[in-house]
Amino acid sequence: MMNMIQRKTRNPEQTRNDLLDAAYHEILESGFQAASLERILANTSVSKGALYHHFGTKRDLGLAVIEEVIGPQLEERWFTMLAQHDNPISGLYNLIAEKISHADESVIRYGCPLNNLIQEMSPLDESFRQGLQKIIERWVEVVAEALKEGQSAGQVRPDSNPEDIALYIVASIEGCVGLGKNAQSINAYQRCLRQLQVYIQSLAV
Amino acid sequence: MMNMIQRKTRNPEQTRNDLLDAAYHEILESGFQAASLERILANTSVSKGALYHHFGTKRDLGLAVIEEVIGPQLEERWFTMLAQHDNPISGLYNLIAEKISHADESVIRYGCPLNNLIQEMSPLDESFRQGLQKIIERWVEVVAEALKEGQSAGQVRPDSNPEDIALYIVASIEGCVGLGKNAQSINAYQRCLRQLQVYIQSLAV
DNA sequence: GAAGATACCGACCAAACGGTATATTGTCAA
DNA sequence: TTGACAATATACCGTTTGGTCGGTATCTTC
Repeated sequence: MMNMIQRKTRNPEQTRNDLLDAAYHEILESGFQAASLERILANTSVSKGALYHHFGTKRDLGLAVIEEVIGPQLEERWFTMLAQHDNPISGLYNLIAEKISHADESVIRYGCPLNNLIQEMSPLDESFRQGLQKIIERWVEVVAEALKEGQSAGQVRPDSNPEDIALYIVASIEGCVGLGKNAQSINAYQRCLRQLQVYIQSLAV
Repeated sequence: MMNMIQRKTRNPEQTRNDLLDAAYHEILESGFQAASLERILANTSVSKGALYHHFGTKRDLGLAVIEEVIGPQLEERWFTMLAQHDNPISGLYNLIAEKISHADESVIRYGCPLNNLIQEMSPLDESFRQGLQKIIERWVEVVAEALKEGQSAGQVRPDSNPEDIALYIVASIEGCVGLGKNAQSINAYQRCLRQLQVYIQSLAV
C-alpha cells in the first residue's frame, strides 16, 4: 500500500490521550451523538485504524471521556479544593467565588460538560447514565461530607440534612451554568451564582 | 402515479399540529440533532412531502416546536398558576409542591424539554438560543414580578433583588430536574426540590 | 366548471455517518 | 536476527440522514 504517512515514532499512550482530548472537545462543542469521528481524527492526525485499535466503538470512546477526562477534571478542580478548607461554609463560598471570578468564555459558551452529557445521554444509554451518575454521586458525597464535619464543628446549622443540601447545591450550580450559557451572559451567570452564595451563607449557624 | 394512499380529507391545521406534536416527543426523547424526520413521519402517518410543505427545514420544525409547543406549555402550567396566588412565597411553594407530588415518569426519564434543548442547541444555533432564551426570560420575569409585588405587600424580604432571586429559582428548578433525571430517581428529584422549598420560605419576611 | 392555488405523495439523491477489512510498520522478547 | 504482536494506515461498505422533485388530489374562486 502506497503513501503511508505515519507518525514518526509510535506512542500508543500519547495517541490514546490525544484521542481522548480531541473527543472531549468535540463532545463539548457538538454533544455526543453529533460528535463526528472524522472531525476528531482530523484534529488529532490520528488514523481511523488507530482510533479503532484503542476504542472498540464511538460509544466506548464517549464512556472513556466521561471516566478518564470529565471525572478527574472535576475531582481536581473541586473536590481537593474543598478538602483544604476547615469550614465548609467558607469553603463552598470560596469555590463559588472562584467560579464567579473565573467565568471564562468556555463555560459561558459550552456550559458544563457533565451537565451537557447528562441532559443528552442519560435517557438514551444506561452506561452513560451510570458513568455520569458516579461522578455526580461523588460530588454530592464530598459536599455532604464537608457539611457533616461542619455540623460536628458547630459551623453548620444542625437542623438540616447534609445529603439533601449537598444535592441541592450541586443541582443549583448546574442550573446556574446552564442558564448563563443560554443567556450567553457572564452577568447572568454571576448573578445566579451570587444568589447561591447567599443561600450557602444561610446554612451557617 | 399509482397507489396514492392519502388521508381521506384534507386538514392542513391538523397535519401541522400532528407534526409539531410528534416532533416535540421525538425531540424530547432523542434531542434535536438526533431526532429523525423519518421517525416523526412514521408516528404521524404524514408524508415527507407534507412535512416539507409545512416546514421549510428540520431546523424550522425545531424552532416551531420551541415557540408553539414548549413556550405555551410552560405558560399554561406555570405562569398563569403563579398569578392566582396573592402571596408569591406560598405561590412558588405550592408550584414546587405540585412538581414534587406530580413527579410523573416522563419528567424523571426525559427531564425538562426546555433545559434539554438549551444544553444541546444553544451553543450551536443562535436562533434556537434566542427562542429558548425568550421563554426563560418570560419565566424569570413572571417570578420576579410576583416577588416584587410580594415586597410591596410586605410579604417578601425587602433586602433582596427580585430579578436575581427569580433567575436563581429558575436555575435551581432546572438543576433539580436534571439531577433527578440522571439519578433516575423520583426520590432524589423530590429531595432536591424540597430544599428549594426551604430556600423559598427563607425569602419570607 | 374551469383555472389556479394549496396540500399532499413517494421515489430518489448526495453526503455523512460509524464501522470493517486488510495491509503495513514499529517494537521487543527470545 | 527473527518471529510475534501491538500499533497504525487507508480504502471501502452499508445505513441513515436531511432534503428535492415531478406529479397528483383537493379546495377555493370566479
